[in-house]
Amino acid sequence: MSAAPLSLFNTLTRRVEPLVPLAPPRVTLYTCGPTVWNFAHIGNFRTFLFEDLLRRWLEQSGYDVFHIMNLTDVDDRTIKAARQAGKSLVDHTAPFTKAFFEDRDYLRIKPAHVYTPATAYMPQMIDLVTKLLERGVAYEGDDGSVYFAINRFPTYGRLSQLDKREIKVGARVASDEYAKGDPSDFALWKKADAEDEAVGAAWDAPFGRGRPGWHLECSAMSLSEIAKCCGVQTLDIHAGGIDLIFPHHENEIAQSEGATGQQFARHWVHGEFLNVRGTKMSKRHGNFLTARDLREQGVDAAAVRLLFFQTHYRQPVDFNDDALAAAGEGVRRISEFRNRLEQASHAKPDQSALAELSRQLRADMTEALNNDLNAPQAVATLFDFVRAANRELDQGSGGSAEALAVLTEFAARVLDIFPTPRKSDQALESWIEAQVAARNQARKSKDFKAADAIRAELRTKGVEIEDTPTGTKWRVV
RNA sequence: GGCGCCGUAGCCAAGUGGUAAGGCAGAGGUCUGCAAAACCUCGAUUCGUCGGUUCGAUUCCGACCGGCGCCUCCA
Repeated sequence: MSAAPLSLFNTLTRRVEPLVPLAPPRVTLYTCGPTVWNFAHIGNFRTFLFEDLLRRWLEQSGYDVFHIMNLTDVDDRTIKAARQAGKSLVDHTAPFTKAFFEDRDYLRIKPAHVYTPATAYMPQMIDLVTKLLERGVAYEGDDGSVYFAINRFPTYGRLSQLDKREIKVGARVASDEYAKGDPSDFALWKKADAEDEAVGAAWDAPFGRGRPGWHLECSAMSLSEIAKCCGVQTLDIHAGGIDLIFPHHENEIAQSEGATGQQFARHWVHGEFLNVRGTKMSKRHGNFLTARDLREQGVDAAAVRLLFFQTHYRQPVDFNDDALAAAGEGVRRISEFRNRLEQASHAKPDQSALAELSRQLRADMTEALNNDLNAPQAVATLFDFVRAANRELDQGSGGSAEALAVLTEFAARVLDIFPTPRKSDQALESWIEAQVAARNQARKSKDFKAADAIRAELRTKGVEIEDTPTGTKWRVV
């Protein structure tokens, strides 16, 4: 592996900084996953897709990535949703967990090495709370819940620059206010109430029967997993959506460092939102689409991936059908180029102009992605390459194994934006072949009227015809 | 109110203190029986507005206008 050249914006310092893993080539990566109270929407998946690109680029760069993703299966929303559905917590969340994995696969997001559902880590969470109580940074409130005392953690607020903030006048005051020492203290462990018990969301603990606060799980699970795998207490990268900076990640830092005395995560990276006409996509606004909605509409995951990668992860991206269709066209073009390259002759590869373009592409893509994961820049150089290489092929240049290799490396392995292969349909295909043969008969006898009629009919079936010097090609659109 | 983000061609969207990537759409051309695909050519004298700094700003600073996000359980 070459020297680590990847730089990423670090929310902790608000600067783009070189990634410096604790023990290269290993990189521990923790990404905040979905709350499985419902289907995740594509705004959620935008974050997961940016994390997927990060993961893939790290691996392509030679790092040995250990990727952990949590599944929040016990919190206010899951409990409420389970209650409304008249189910137990596990009965309610299990199908949504399954759905999340299906959607992940549809969008070609590489599975994490470990998925950690909160309910499966109860002992670790209880241990963490115990440790925080022992260290005196947590206390039991008058209401029987356990809170983190932020005044015992001097650097609290560093990530979100809280010291520069003022709390909004008249801001919402929690109902548990009276129980806490400081209004900003947050719950580590919430005393079980009747609703929690009703859905089976309550566990026994030395400090009382209850359930974990939302933030607790990420600290307990990430620390537990990296201790198990790597014997460390510090994550190399912690990633998530920008909305998690405060309070979620701030609180994770407090809990984790309060317990270990070690830095929790060296590099914090956050992705921007997916918007719809300028407004954040969310369940609350009702302006959301799920991955399965797209799949049912026949949208190729490759188009979604390209669309998202054409905007930098730290910029908001606006989602609409036109943009998605445009990305679909881009995917088609790159795909046609690959087909063409595969069919080209690869004689005298090293001297060809194509080989030179390929080396240039590799250098440009690498530079772009190393620069704070600038995927839009990387995609731009890819299209530059496609055009220049097509020009070479038009001029009768030979192909290049190098070109295919670099295309596979970046467009397939890193970006993964080639169209999903269609399921073959023997009956349809032989019918199309017969039509194409009939049309070519007609063309041969200069009966262009008949030939055009066949082409028109094929087009109504979504089949596009392309006459080339080496024969007629067709494709289903 | 505090903190933060954004405003670049019809649409999506990079980027830089030295004069604007890329994609989609559109127009013309090469090729083709005609198409399609591919390629070639064409588009912002200009980067929300107004000031300031500078030899020079879209890029830095300030104000303003417009849009958005977070501010205790939202990716």
